[in-house]
Formats: sequence, C-alpha cells, structure tokens
Amino acid sequence: MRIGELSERTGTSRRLLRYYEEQGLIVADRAPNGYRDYDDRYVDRVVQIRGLLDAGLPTRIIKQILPCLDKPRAIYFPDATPEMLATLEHELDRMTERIRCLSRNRDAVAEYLDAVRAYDPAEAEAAPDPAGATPAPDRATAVADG
Amino acid sequence: MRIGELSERTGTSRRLLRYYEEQGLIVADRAPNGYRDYDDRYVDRVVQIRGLLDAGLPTRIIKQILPCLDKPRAIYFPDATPEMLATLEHELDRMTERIRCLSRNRDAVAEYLDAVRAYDPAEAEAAPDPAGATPAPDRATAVADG
DNA sequence: TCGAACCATCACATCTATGTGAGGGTCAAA
DNA sequence: TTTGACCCTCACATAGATGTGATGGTTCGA
Repeated sequence: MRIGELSERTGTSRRLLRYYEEQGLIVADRAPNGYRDYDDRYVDRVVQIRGLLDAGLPTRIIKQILPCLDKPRAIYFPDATPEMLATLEHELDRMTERIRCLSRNRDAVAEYLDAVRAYDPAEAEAAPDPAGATPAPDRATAVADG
Repeated sequence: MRIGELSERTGTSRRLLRYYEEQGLIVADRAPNGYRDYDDRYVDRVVQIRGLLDAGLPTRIIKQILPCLDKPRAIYFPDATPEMLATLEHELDRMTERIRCLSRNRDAVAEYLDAVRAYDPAEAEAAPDPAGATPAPDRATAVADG
C-alpha cells in the first residue's frame, strides 16, 4: 500500500510516517516512480510505534527495541552487541518503572472516579454547581452499589 | 526546605522545579526574602510528577490528576466539574492503554533478553548457523525475513 | 566587610515530535 | 489534454520539557 493508505489505517499523518522512516523505525520499499510501498504488517508496526511514543519512549529507544519484537527472532542473536544488550536491560528497567508509576496513578485516579460516582449530590445539599445546571453528568453514573 | 535541597532530594533541576510551579503542578510558599519554601511532602510529589512525565503525560494532564492522589480527598468532590471528570475518564483510558502497550513490549524485550542470555554461542557452532560462521561475529546480517 | 553560596527573574537556546506549505512529479479518468 | 488526487523532497514553524546564562538580591561565615 502507499503512504496515504497506511496513514489512514494507522491514524498517523504522512509527515510522521516519513519522519519515522527518517528515524530508522520503518523502512519502505519504493515503487519505480519513487512512491513508498508498504507491506500489510506495517499497520501493526506503526500502531506499535505510536503506542510506545505515547508511553514516553523516544524514537531512538524504540528503534532499539523494535527488533526484539519480531516473532522469529533467533536470527537476531548474533546481531546483539554488548552495548545494545546493556541498553535493552536499562530500558527494560525504565519500562518496568514506568508501568509501576502509571499503574499506581491509574489506580488512584480510578479510585477517585469511583468515589465521585458513588457520591450523591443530594446528600450534600448545599453543594455549588460551578459548571452548569445539568444535574446528571453523561457518563458518571452509579457504578458503585446503590 | 529551599529549592536547592528539593532539587537534590528529587534529582530535579531548579529550573524544572520552577517550571513545574509555573505550570501549576506545585505551589511553593515564600519566605519573607522571596525564597521558595517547600514542605517535606513535596519530595514525593515531585518524584511522582517526574514519573508521570517520564511515562508520557503532559503537565496539563498531570495537573488534573494530581488532586486525585491526595489521600483525604473527599473535599474535592464538589470541586469536580463534569468536564474535569470527562477528562479524567479519558486519561484513565489512555493510561490503561499505555500500561498495556508498555507491558506487552516490556515482556517482549524481557523474553528477548532471556533468550539471548540462554543462547550459548558454543551450541550455535553445531546448530544450524543462520548467518555467521564464527562464534563471535561483529555483525551478522539478518538473512531471511519472515 | 568581603566573598561564597545560595536565591530570584528573565530571556534565549535546544531537542523531539509534530504541523504546514512550497515547488514539483505521476497517473488515471474525464 | 486537462484536472484532481495522489506522491516526492525540502524547509520552516510550533509546542513542550529542559538547559544555560545574565543580572542582581540575600545570607552567612571568615
């Protein structure tokens, strides 16, 4: 497929797809006319890249870990230089730490939202209504037990 | 404590501490001479901010979720505007997605590293040798993809 | 009293991931 | 042949997190 289709299927601008290529995250074949030509599996690959970027990893690290993610990976073993392995171990730790931090905070936010949902404004009669008069917020309805 | 000590205890530059304040993530008391004065609990607070930043959350979102993280939080319920709750729910989803993505990739990297560690070049000598011939090649070229 | 070590604000620089637009090819359909 | 929808490269712009330096005030010990 060409860059426009990949862009649509991944929700990623053409500009960024070219940028990822420039950063060495993806490599595109070229049609005789110079157009980039992408394999189907690039859809998943790009989505994965976007997820990692969104999670805070820089392209230079993503570039390092991407080769670990291909399934038949044994062929890469001889490629692994000691520095690269050290980088990977370090990034592994950082990812674990990120996950821990995110999980902790996500749980806290979830707990907060649960508590807010269980909070009945009728019980706090004099509660001010700062944003508007709508008494029923669209999504925040009773999830907790009544 | 003053900004220098907080900087040392959190491993965060003074510049960034002022930046976080500018972004509304922290609020410092001021001594009569104008110096910022921080409570002890700011150490944890700043570390938490750094963790969230590292995990890819922008300051504007961190600012929103930080109030959810204080333990005696009931007083915030009436403060929660519907838009803020919607933002939080959305961010909750994004955090969950980030965690999922990070976990998946971390596991893949860990699996890769385990495999590399278990990989004994001596065994590869007798085994089908995919690319290189010597036990310690500089860089073997990955042959067939797929 | 002096100098070192803090602190303040302000402004400019940098890096990374992105947007946007200019100037120009390719190609298929009207 | 023209038009419109693609594609190319190149270059400049922006936003967020961060570094660095200028300029000057405060504190404290020698």
